[in-house]
Amino acid sequence: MAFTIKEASERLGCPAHTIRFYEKEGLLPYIKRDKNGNRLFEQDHLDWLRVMTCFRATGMKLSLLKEMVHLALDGDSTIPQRKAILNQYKEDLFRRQNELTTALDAVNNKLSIYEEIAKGKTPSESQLLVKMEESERQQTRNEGLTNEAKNFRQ
Amino acid sequence: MAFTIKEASERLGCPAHTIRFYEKEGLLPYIKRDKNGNRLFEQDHLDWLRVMTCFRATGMKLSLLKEMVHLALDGDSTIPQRKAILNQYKEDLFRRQNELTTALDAVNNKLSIYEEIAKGKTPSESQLLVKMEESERQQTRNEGLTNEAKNFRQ
DNA sequence: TTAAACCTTAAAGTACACTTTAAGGCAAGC
DNA sequence: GCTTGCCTTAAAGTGTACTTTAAGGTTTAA
Repeated sequence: MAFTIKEASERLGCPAHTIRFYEKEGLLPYIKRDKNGNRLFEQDHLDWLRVMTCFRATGMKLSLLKEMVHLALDGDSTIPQRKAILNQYKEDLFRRQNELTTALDAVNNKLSIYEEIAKGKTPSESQLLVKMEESERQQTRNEGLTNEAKNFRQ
Repeated sequence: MAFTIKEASERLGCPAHTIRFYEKEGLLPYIKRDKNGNRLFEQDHLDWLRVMTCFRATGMKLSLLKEMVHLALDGDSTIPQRKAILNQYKEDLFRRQNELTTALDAVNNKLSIYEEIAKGKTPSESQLLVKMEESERQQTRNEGLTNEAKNFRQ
């Protein structure tokens, strides 16, 4: 069973132009054509496209995907190199997981500071964006400023 | 206590030029200068820079950071909007977490297929990159080809 | 006093990954 | 036969986020 580029595009949720671009870049070898030169995608191509989309969404560069394809085309002797690439990428993924956790903590922290402000409490930590708000509040209220807040007045 | 741009850069592991760029973009308000016009960073600026770096590393766009700064400068009345932005961003972070998990599964799957090939077993799933290798192996061995493998011969 | 090591600015350049445009071929339905 | 909708290509354009360059000012140590 072969798919047209439109069918591939719909199945993957990926623009047809992007698929063509990937093929031109050598990321998608062995695509056959019908008698009019239209691309025919096999299930394996869709599978590999889906893997590439997944890797791209998580930060793998096209150049690295390209390298993996070229290595694969060079045969089994390159499996050690491909394993090394994937293990390195795995490290990247773990690092990104940590970054996401850190970011989630920071977001939750900011959200809880907003809650405290809503309740009229002063947050314990000093943070620029909160300071800017305080500065703004104090300007409009025409009240006195702390020395710290003055840092952000002008 | 104030820091020079070099000290800020070293503490954050972020190029000085990037910090200047952020200030020019309005992401870092209220930076004071010494008598020679050199920037002086307070701890709050470093804190906010660190938050921005953290958010940037996890996919927040500069335009959205800019929007948050502008909202913060507009005072407490914009807290609902800022909460909405952060909650939306939190959704993004969860989505990214899922993408990372999916990618890790895919990497581990590929690695285990390499193991199977190393052991001489044929992997159960058909995958393009493995096919390309098989095609290569069969070409060099001058053996017969399966119909499927022929899809990737030319 | 002069060289090194900082700092400043504006503007141009780069990297990456698409994305759009332009020009055109083929096939089906009215 | 002609419009619609699909497909093709090459090439140019876009968006994002830096990054580099160029030109120059100030401070410090030799």
